[in-house]
Amino acid sequence: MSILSGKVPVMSLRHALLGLLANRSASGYDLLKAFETSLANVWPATQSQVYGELGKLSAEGLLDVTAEGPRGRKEYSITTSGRTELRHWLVEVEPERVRRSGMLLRVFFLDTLDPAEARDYLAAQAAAAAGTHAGLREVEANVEWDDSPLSMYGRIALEYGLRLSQVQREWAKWAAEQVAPPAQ
Amino acid sequence: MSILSGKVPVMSLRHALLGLLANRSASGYDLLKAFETSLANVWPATQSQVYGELGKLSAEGLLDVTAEGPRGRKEYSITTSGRTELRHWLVEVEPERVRRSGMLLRVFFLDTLDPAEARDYLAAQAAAAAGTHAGLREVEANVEWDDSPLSMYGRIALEYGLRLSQVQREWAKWAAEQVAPPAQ
DNA sequence: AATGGACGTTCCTATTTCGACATGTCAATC
DNA sequence: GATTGACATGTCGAAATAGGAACGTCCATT
Repeated sequence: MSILSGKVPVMSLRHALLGLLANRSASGYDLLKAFETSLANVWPATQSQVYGELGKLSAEGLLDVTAEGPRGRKEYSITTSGRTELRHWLVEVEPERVRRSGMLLRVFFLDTLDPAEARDYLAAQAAAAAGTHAGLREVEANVEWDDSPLSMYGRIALEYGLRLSQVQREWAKWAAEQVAPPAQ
Repeated sequence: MSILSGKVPVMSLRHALLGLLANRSASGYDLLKAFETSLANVWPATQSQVYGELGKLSAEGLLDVTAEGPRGRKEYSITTSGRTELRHWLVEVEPERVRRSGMLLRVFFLDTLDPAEARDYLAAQAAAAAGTHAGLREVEANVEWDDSPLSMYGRIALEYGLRLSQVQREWAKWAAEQVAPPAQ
């Protein structure tokens, strides 16, 4: 597919669907649930996107409809070329780096505030990051981990979130002190 | 404006423009250059967006056209209500957290690869993050910092990038070791 | 038997973003 | 005087995103 068509879509929704279907076959509805739960904080998607993309993917031969169940349920399965495309994306396509940061955009314009306000803002950010970190710790404590690959990669993804929120908290705290000495 | 209209746009392009114009008046073209250079890695925007948004902002009274120069150049200046809106956004509107991460999406599907491949992928990510870090160090060394607020907030933003790439590198390295013991 | 809720798909509109195209002015240089 | 390149704005269409309306099926409970 990436050979046939001229423009390769950077969009990752299709690859998210391929990745989910690589583990087990599912209906659009099932996949939608996955986007609402496990993928909600990684790659959100809406109905229109999921059902639309499933249609395109099966038209391109990356998916097959392998069963039709009750209520018009269509069960999608990944095809060999679907697996090839997934693997290609995973290993060979370089991830586009994150380009937008609302937080940094704000930092750019903190110079329009006076230092005390800027310090307060940054302190609030540090507190927010600490809250995120605590939330993730709670998730970590409550999930039942086992020895499956899914658990392992879940732990690895969670660890990323933990480290990220930690560094945000430390940075915001440091930045607040740079801007103005802490209020006594 | 945020009082009058029912729905508050989350979009930050307008606030980026207000922030730039809070420091000095400029034309659309000038602002476009700012988006191509200093804001390129924080909040990218295209012509169509910039010119379109400038029109809306001045229609809403957040900006004024204070001068018309050669070649149809229009110089925009921020108004009092523009400053109010900027301040509101900076201080009171909570930043929407980052929701999408192509990197984490990939991690979710690394279980479709065998461990050795997954380890190699993560090692490549660690190397890429190290490269980013080195690039930022170079920027840090070459910029001429002074005592202006602009310099201070620039340093703070840069520090965020440095810490972020550092934590990405360390995490990817750690993750690779979790997935499979390092090859000798 | 009726009803409510989960299941399941399709279609619709609106907004944001991107990239490209179109148009034109001004200054310098060849 | 013609060409080039920086300056400067405007418009268009395609794609991605977001959210919801509409429709129907199956099942369990009342």
